[in-house]
This record gives sequence, structure tokens and C-alpha cells, in this order.
Amino acid sequence: MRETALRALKAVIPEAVPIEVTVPDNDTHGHYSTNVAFRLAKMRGAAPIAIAETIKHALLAEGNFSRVEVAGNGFINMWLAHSSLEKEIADIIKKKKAYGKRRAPRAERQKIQIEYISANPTGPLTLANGRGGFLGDALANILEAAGHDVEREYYVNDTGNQVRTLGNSLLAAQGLIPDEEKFYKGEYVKEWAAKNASLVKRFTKKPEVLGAKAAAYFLASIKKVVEKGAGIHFDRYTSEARHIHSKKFTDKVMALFKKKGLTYESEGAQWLKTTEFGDDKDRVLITKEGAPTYFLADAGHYLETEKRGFDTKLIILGPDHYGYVSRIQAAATIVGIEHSHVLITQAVRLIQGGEEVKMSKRKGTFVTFEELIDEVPKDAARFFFQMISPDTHMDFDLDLAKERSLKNPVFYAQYAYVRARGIITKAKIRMGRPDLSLLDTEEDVRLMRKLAEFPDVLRDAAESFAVHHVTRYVLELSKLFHNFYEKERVDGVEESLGRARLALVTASSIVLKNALGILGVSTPEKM
RNA sequence: GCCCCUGUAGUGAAACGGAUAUCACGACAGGCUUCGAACCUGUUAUUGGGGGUUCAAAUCCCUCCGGGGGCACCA
Repeated sequence: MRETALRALKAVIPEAVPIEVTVPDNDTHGHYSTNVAFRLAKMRGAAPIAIAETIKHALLAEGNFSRVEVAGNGFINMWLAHSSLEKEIADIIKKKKAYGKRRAPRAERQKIQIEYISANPTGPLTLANGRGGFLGDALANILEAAGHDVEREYYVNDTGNQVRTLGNSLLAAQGLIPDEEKFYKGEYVKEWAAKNASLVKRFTKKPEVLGAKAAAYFLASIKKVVEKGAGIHFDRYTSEARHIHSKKFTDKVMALFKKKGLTYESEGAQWLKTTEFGDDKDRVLITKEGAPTYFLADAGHYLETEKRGFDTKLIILGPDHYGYVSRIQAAATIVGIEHSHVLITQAVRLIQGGEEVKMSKRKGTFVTFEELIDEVPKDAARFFFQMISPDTHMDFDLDLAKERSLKNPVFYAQYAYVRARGIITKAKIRMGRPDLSLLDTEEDVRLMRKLAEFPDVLRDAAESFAVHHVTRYVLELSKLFHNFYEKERVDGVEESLGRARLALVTASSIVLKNALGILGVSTPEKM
């Protein structure tokens, strides 16, 4: 809907000035508002107010707005004509599930690979993994709705050091080899080792094989928790062993680095000149023992992604990977990925009995993602995590989370949907061809406007990777719907008005369902 | 020491450089003969301190104070 305002403004402003249109929180500032007069003031050498007045008259002549006002020092506030809102409501009812989605124009459309979680299969998922998982899953939905081609990827480090360490940890847990500081210590290690005692014993001399077997088991349980428990989906589980090493992508990317003259040898190791791409130091690709580093394998993975035709790569990492960002961006640039974004989610701290517990997978002190999903309903967990910005540091107390899940705003939104569906299924009248111009109370109009915002919200969220904006939108829409519900009725009013209201309720139920669907939250018919 | 994130009502959070800083929970006072009260209506903040840039700063810059995280030939 904001497009209407943008287009109208572009038509009446000859200068190539960036035009911003905002949706004010306050109705007295219009449906849409722009500060463009301030921008033009310098260019035209005139007062913002005078410029705003000129634009105002041009907009009024244009016809999409019922009212245009100049306010403050030069804001231009616009009120959409009621007929524009009516058209939008009719459009929602017509498009149903597809409302809000679009096919991006060819020039804008990107082939995006979004990678999230990618936790090593050496144990259960942590809460931080879950946070990234929820974010990635919803973001993938949002990017898809914005018309891009999206692949959801879980990159599995199923080979190398950490798998051998897992194998050794299992051996140590059974007392077959001496324990070491770097081994995984969690209960899950002891449990698995005890349960598979004979297998562990058989591979005493081959920790990497044992580790691989255990990794396969842990990956399977991760998949179960993620896909079934949390509703987080993936299109591809990319295996480091099978997709990267077996296909020689480490060799290929190494060759590419060499060809570009970006490698050198020092102290017996092979280095990549990542400093030429903004990193604070160069990074090792091959150790002096001749082993490829994790970074080289990751670079190979990025090359594989590029070769598979992706022009955009998005990766969601936890805060422990912060130091990794600039080197992975360097690799992305070198292998030729056009747009590479690294999103860092901030930490989730664990609180128990009012005190912080240091979470460590290695030491085994953490609440697993599975525990969270078991204790807190999936919808509540998703909504809670997706309501806040990934930059926020979270303190997490499982007992509190259980208690809070009862007060979770997700029910507020779902209840709005239930109420809407209740009205629709119980209505004694049929919508037919409603006369939407009858929707003229404050509650009607505010709800109509909020509904019409949905496509704008999705586009903004896609551009800024801001999942929580969609969640906030759902709450705002729910609030307006509850307000409408309290004040206005479908049943028991004059029939033509009732039909128009039924259309508005129908449109509300559609948008609520679509928006909650993007967030991966269900819309029950009854609660 | 260097780098990233962060400091907003009692609590947890939101806010594209914009106008009267939103929302939830808690608290207090009210509201169901009518489409489900898991709802609605009211009451509570000069955004950690100090400078600066701007017509306009929670937002950008500098500085101080306080939190969280990262700085491996580990993953």
C-alpha cells in the first residue's frame, strides 16, 4: 500500500532525491508521512514548508488521497482515500494465502542460500542454536514471500577433528583411554557410550570411525528435534565429508586462492591474505602438519555454494563465531559470491536459581533446545524468540520460560484468529458482494489500514532481515482486531453493513494466518 | 590492549535520523443479557552521565561509567 504513496510522490517530484515514506504511530499524522520536503529544502534553496505546500497541492490533484496536510516544520501527511482501502481489502479476500507474497521482478530476484544452526553433530543443540534456527527459518519464509528463490541449508561438519574428539570422548567415558581436557564431558556422552558399550570397545583404535557413527546418531536426533519438535525446516543437509571433501572443493578453492596469488607459505603453513579484504590478520589454510583447517573447508563450502548458482549467501552464527566474520567474508568475496551477509545472534545466558550458569557444550552444562521444546509449546517458544531482535542479549530461565509461556502474547494473536473464525463460521448472513464503503467507523478504518500494511511489513523485513518486525506487526494487528471485536458487530446490525464487516473479518483472518504462518506459528480454530 | 553487541517504565522488550518514544507482564481502578472475558477501557518514562553534528538524536560522532561476547596452525 505504501507503494501508492511512493509512486504518487515520485510523480510530483522531479529531483532524484531519496523518498522515504513512513507509517506514523499516530493517526493525527496521517496514514503515510514523508520528510521529503526537508531533503529538498537544501536542493531547492527554499523553506521546507513552502516546498511541502507545493507537493501537497500536486498530491491532492492526483486523486489517491482524500486528505493531505503539511505539519510541523514541513512533514507531508497523507490520508488514503477510503476507496483505496476498500480495494485492498477486496484484494486480500481474493488472494487469500497468496496475499503478502509476491514474485520479485527479475532484476531484483536473488537466488539465496540461507544457512542456519549448522551445529556440529557432537551432541544436542543448545538454546543459542535454537535461537538461530527460529530466526533462519522465519527469515527464509520472509525472503521467499519477498519473491526470492531460497534454499535452507544446514551445514554438517561430519568429519575432521571434532568428530575424532567425539570418538575419543566416548572412549574416555568408558575408561578405555585416559580423559583429556578437550574432550566432551556432557551426560549425553556418557549415556551414549554406555548404551553402545560394545561398539565403543570395538573401535578403541579407531576414534574417528566411532566418532562418525556417534555423529550420525546425533545428527538424526538433531533433525528430529528441529524438524518435528520446533518446526524448523531445511532443504539441504550439506555434508562436509560428502559434498565438500569428496567433491574436492577444498582442493578447488585452494587452487583458486593460489591462482589469484593470495596465498603464501610461512613457518611451514599455508596462509591466505585475508587482510587484503579487511581482516585483522591473515589466516592459515593448511597447517604445518599438512592438515586443512576448518576455514579452508568452509571456503570450499562457499565455493560449492557459488558453483551451485547462488548469488546471495546468508549465514546465521552465534556470538562465539564473531571472530570468524571477516575471514568468511573475505572467502565469499574471493570465490565470487555477490552478496554475502553474516548475521550474528547475541548470547543466550542460562539462569538457574537466580544465578548465571556458564553454558558449555564441552563441559555439558547447558539447557538443550530439546528440553525447551519439551517444556514450552512450540508456538510460544517461536513467538517469544522471534519477538526480539537478534542483537538482544537474553537471559534464559527454563522455569520462568514455562511460567511465561502461559502469558505469552502468542495466545493473544491466536485468540484474535479464533475470534475471527468464530464470527465467520457462525455468521447468519453471507458475505456476497459487500459494499465496503460502509466500513466507516474508527475501528473499521484502523483495522483496514493495518491489514493493508502487511505486504510493506514483509518487504521491509526482507530487506533488513528483521523477523521481529513481522512478530510485532502480528501483535498490532491482533490488538486492532480485538478492539474492533469489542466495539463493532457483524451479527445484529443492518445486513449490508454486516456483510461488509464480515468481509473485513474474513480479510483479518487471512492476514493473521499468513503472518503467523511466516513466523511458523500455528493458527488453531479453537483454543 | 583491540573488535562486536548492549544500557529505554517495577520487569522483559520495540522504535527506517523525524513529530506526543511503543508493546507485553506485574500493580491499581473499572467493564460480560448480545459473534468465546485467553478480551476490552483507564492510571505509571524528560531513553546510563557529559559533550558534539543536524531544521530534527534513543538512534550518528567523541568521551566517561556499567553489562555480555570475541580476539588459535580448535571447531
